[in-house]
Amino acid sequence: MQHFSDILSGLNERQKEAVLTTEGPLLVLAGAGSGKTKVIAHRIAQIIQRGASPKRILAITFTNKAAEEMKIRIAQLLLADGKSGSAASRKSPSPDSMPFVGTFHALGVQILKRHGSRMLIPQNFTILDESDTKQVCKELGEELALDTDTYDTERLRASISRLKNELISAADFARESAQEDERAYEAILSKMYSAYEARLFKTGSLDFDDLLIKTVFLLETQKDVLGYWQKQWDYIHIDEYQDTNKAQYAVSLLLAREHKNIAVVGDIDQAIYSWRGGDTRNISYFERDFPNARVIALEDNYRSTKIILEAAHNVIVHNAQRKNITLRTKNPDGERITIRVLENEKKEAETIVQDIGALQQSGVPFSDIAVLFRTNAQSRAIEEAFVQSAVPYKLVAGVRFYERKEIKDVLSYIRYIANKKDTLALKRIINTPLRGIGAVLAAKYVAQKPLKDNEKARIGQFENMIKDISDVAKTKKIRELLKYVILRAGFKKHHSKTDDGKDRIKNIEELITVADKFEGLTPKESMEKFLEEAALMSEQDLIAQGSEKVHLLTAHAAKGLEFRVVIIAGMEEGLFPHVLSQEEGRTEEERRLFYVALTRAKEKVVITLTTRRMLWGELLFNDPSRFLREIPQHLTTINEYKEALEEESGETIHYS
DNA sequence: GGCTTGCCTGTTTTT
DNA sequence: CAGGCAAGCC
Ligand SMILES: Nc1ncnc2c1ncn2[C@@H]1O[C@H](COP(=O)(O)OP(=O)(O)OP(=O)(O)O)[C@@H](O)[C@H]1O
Repeated sequence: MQHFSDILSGLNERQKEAVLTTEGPLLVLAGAGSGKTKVIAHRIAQIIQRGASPKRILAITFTNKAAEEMKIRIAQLLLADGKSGSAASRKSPSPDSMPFVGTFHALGVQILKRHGSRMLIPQNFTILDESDTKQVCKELGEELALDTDTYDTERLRASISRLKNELISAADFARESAQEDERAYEAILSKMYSAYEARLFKTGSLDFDDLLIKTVFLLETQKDVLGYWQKQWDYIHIDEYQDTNKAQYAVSLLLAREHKNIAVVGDIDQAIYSWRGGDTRNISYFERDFPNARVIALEDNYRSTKIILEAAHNVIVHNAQRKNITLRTKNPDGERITIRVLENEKKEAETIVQDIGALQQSGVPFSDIAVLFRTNAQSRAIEEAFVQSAVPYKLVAGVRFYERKEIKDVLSYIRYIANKKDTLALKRIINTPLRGIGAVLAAKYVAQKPLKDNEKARIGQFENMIKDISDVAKTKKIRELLKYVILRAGFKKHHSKTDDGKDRIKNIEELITVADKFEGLTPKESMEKFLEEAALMSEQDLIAQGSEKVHLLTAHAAKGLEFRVVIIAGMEEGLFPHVLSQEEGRTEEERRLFYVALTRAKEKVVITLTTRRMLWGELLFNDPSRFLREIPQHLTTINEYKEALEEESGETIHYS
């Protein structure tokens, strides 16, 4: 037993109990910063230490970034314990010696790649992102001749996603809505859903929801497949359990119900994804389906100061639908929370950057500081201030890297090479860069209609190019393949024409850097893995590890992370809580989001808000967020902008 | 077929 | 205010 010591040292009694409870169901419910994620990492290391094969361990995280972190932590623990002799580093170790650590979506990809053919899902399926699915719905809206004034294809798309999250298939829904008047929304939705599924099938594509729902259907209908995966993993772990949805719950139940070695950890107060199907009732379902589950509460917070924790506590207790939990800390009281009221978003941004400058002077590295906000749109003003004052920063949101136009264009070539049924990608690349194949001819070609001679010539050139690229793909890995695509399709020239072309080329070059990671694989594998990563990448993946940069991110994207100093910007009514979430239940989720934001901080919280803010060229006069009144006054220091107010009113009188 | 212009509309969070 | 999109011009 002695060799467990390293893995168990540095854990409190409850944490040790959770780590050592490896057989049977385990539910860890505990507040922010209490070491839930740490427990999972140590538990896995401990199981491996005890002699289990890493391959038989499954761990589900909320993001890919969290998965990478988890792998590193496990590897370091094992190394510290002196069992595995290979070199330690921040790099994740080889897959064979490591458990499967990934998101539910990544798990779905793995299962569907292996056994999806049972459900007529090709091995080389394309994963559609949200903009792809929007495009599909738009096209289908036109093809089905829906009256777009009455039927918003975007709303239909959202409805389809909601149905999928509820595990309702197109066939199920068609049955359910059969009685409806054919003009009723349900009837149109049903028609759309079926057409959508047919289109995805025809193009060999799956959307994000499919990665979960098709996995559930596969495991439910194919006994031997279920058996295969049940036997694959003897120990199952799930982090951030409060935000799992119905399909994810089903997957975990299916995989765990035989051996019942399943450990889930979560915090109901941190449930912030209900709009995506996240359902905290999964915790009660867990207790129902695993009635003998050991339940462990962790009550010590190791992250934050007493003041931060007390503030967060006083905020969250305003939620009516909530069970109280204990969370205490031995950390010092720490500094009061600073609340700064600024004149407008520009001043807010400047103040934030000034504060950060002062913090750095006093010895806080930039990388220990994060600026959190409710909406991505807020980042623009803040970014400008960073650029102005040359403080290094990393925006962990905004236009996701792989969704940038120039990136998606290049990516679509690879997608099409990998899956020739992917007509969405085909339509995108056929005339990008421009090569004289307009919408009309493209549609004709995709529909395989006969072409005129001059049309054939243009299409022939395109086909030759695709053939050349396909040939290269057979022998060269993704990195070289990308370079070839860029060359052969003429992207450099294409981008040299526009103003922001330099930035775009820079982004494309970054894409090639990403591809470096897959050099160790065969050409085919490297292409597949690359596409998978591109489709499943999470925002947190953009976090600049080890670099001296302030991180700018939404409160949602900060889930699970921690920083010495957290600055929360835009703490105003209408923004936080957001104007679109002000109905009853949804304000509670906004409050939880604020709770998450506060509890990311180890040492210091600064909250900023403005009295006026520009939104779409209109001046808004927002009140301070209701959540601020919930923080006891003795925990805060308020900085109003008195002089600024006076100046401003003087100006107003003078000039208008 | 490709490009420009000007209108319009939509306001949140993301695997 | 910005991005998307249709109409209209070259
Ligand atoms: N027993 C312990 N002793 C010292 N530090 C600990 C202990 N347990 C956890 N920590 C530290 O506390 C911090 C929070 O841990 P962790 O991220 O695992 O918490 P969590 O419960 O998953 O948090 P959250 O739910 O807020 O994301 C980490 O820095 C971790 O190293």
